[in-house]
Formats: sequence, C-alpha cells, structure tokens
Amino acid sequence: MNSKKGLWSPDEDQRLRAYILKHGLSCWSAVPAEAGLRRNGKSCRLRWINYLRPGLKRGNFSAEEEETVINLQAKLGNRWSQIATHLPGRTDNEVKNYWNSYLKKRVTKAQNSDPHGSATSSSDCTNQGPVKHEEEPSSQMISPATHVDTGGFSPKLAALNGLPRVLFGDCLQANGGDSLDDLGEVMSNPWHNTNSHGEVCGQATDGTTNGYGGGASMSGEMQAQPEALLQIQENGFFDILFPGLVYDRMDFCDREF
DNA sequence: AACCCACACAACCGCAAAAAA
DNA sequence: ATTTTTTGCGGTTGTGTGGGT
Repeated sequence: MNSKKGLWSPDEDQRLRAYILKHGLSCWSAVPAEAGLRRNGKSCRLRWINYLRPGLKRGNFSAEEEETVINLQAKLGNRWSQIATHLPGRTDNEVKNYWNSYLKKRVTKAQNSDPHGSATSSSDCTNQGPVKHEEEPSSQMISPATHVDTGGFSPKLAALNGLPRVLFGDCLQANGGDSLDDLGEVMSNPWHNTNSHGEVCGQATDGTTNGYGGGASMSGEMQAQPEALLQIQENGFFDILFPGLVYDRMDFCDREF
C-alpha cells in the first residue's frame, strides 16, 4: 500500500543491502518497514535476487553460457529458474531477458536457415546479435583467476570485453561477508595466494602483481574445499576486484583501500 | 537538432505453490 | 483440514540509451 515503484535509487539499494547484511534473509514482507523503504516486500526480494545478492555475474554471456541456455531452453522450455541454476552467477530474469532479446531471434533464424536444426551451437553459427556481442566474441571470455593480463586495462573496457563485473555482493562473498574493514584488507593485498588470515586469494598465472586486481579471499568453508574453490574459478566468478567496476555499484565503498 | 526506432535490461504483475497460522 | 500469508516463477511492460535518418 502506497509503496514506491520504478527504478531503485542508490540510497534504497544501500538501505536494503545494509538491512540484509545486518539481519540476514528472513521475511520479505517485513523488510520494507524495518529497512526504512517505501517498497513492498516483493520488490525488495526481486531487487536483492536480481541485483544485490552475492555472486552475481554481470556482463556478456560467454559462448558456453549461450550454448547452455540454448540447449536447456530446447530441453526444458521457458523454465528460466531451472536454466539459471546451470549458469552460476546468472539470474533467471537475466537469462530470460537475454533469451527474449537476443537468443530467441538467433535460434529462430538458425532454424529457418537450417530446418534440420543442426545450427544451434553458438560456436558454429554466425553471430547475428547486437554490436555488443559481435565486437567481442564471448568465446574469448577469460576466467580472471587463470588469466590476468591487464596490460592497458580499463575497467569499463574490461566490462565490454566480457570480463565479469564484480559487484558489491561479490566482494562480500569473497570476503566472507564480515566487514568492510576486512574487505579493505583483502583488496589491499592483491594477487597473493593467501592473506594474513590464511585465506585463499586469487593469483595471476604469470605471477604478476599489478595494481588492478584484488585477490579474493574465501570463507572458511571454501578454504576447506579446494574442489569447491576450483569450481568457482571455472565458473568465472572467482573474484577479481576491479575497483572501478566495484565502485559502479558500491557507492558506500567508494573509498581508498 | 529533432525525431524515430531498436535494443537492453530493470521492474511490475498475476498466478501457483509452499509454508505458516 | 482450511484459510491466510509468503515466496517463487514466468510473462510482460516501462524506461533509458544509442544509432540512424
């Protein structure tokens, strides 16, 4: 009743973020009042799930992700939440949007030109999508944990190049979600295998320690599970913290570490 | 410069399922 | 067992932006 609609302001994001960090996830219907938001619980939930929650991966879909979406859509239909579970860091809404605005047309076109349906793989058909996708074939998506050539790096360019954007939530997850001070410490110790707490951090394969990235520490659970860590690396959201990108969405973290 | 169009993406809406009372 | 509330999902709409005319 009398709840605000439309785009979320940075202030609203911060209120929601701060509330959930402090109280965790419980009853969404109670969140707006307790967080001081003139939104309904449903809107808060959506904002958190699709935008603020930890682990979200932004930016272009990789060729592998595209193929996964295409294959699973053919298999499961429009069960976006199920499809999204196969795409770590992607939300059902994001997958759905990507399908509706881009993949569906491409698949339709491929089917029309090849009625036998042999051209569903993104790797073997011409990319007919928007310029954004043509400029940087997503097959060039680099796992930042294993490739850290940031020579001439620009955060904005990196986003266009398909490197994952790292959001506030990623930092928290990488940091174990404890505090901004701890996060600052992690970010000030880039490219080390471990930080002073013995947490696992990212490292460039060539051993470089240039100033662009920040190694991301893992929570205790991750430390105990190297396989899980590897899985996260492969999934592409082993966190490298590109400051400019982080600040894009981390207004209250816009500070020097 | 102004307008139109296509696109990307955030957010809303309605419904159904699940959980709680 | 029934009703109410909450949550999750998919379809759809709204808005901002960039390119073309």
